[in-house]
Amino acid sequence: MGNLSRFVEPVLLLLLKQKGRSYGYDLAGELPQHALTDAEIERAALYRTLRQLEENGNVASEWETDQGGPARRVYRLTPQGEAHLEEWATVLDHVSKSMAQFVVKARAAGSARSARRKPR
Amino acid sequence: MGNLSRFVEPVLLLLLKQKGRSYGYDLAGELPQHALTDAEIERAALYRTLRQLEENGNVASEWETDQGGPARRVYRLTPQGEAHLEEWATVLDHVSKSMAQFVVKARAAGSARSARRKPR
DNA sequence: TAACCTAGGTGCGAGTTACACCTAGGTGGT
DNA sequence: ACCACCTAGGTGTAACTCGCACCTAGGTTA
Repeated sequence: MGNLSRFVEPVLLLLLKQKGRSYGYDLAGELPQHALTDAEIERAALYRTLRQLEENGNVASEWETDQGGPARRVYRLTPQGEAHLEEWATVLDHVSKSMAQFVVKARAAGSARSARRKPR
Repeated sequence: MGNLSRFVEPVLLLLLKQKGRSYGYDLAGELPQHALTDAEIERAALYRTLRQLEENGNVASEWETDQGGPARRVYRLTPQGEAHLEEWATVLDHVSKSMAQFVVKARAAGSARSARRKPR
């Protein structure tokens, strides 16, 4: 099937909303549970998406060094980010319904060529 | 929001199933009614996707020159193409449900910050 | 000391997309 | 005759994105 969009951005926004604050490596572990498709999300894509979200003002970050181990860049949603998540929800609600409709149509009876055989 | 996948391929497969046979320019006119997102689908993407579907054996084409005007490359679904559409339906059914769940979660009450504080 | 886990990245070739542009048959207006 | 416009099917290419490989660095366990 190939190129299904992974919707990394909205999933990250949602995770940050739910968790309040988190960092890349931690988010990577929780992505599979919340992903919209079962395609794996690359760590590279994850980190770059977080960066881009910060550039656009949807999240803010700070370094956390007092938990031991390598430093963590801890992110949180900004108010703008919450609004952006809400926009995503609107869009995905619409797409979700379109897809459900698509599935119904795709499974509807016969093609135009072999129009309604197969009663019962 | 930017890069929402357009799902050109499954929509073309569905249109061809419904119409029996059709050609690029005609399909282009009907895409907006069946598209999964409201993002416009490029003509270039349309023609290239049809080509790729043919390369993979999901559609077959022949030239039609007896209708006046420029020649049309008329496509129809192959049996393999119908199976492929069914695969898409399965995948999109799943994605649709995941998205609906996402929307519910995204709109659920408050963020973790304002609800209860996390320990650790 | 080595192996392994956590943590956050970068480099880059391959693949994809968006926009502009091209060819060509046919019709209607002046 | 000439032009504008519609139908029809493309191609060229610069910019962008993605996937894979790879790198740095702190800390723990055997």
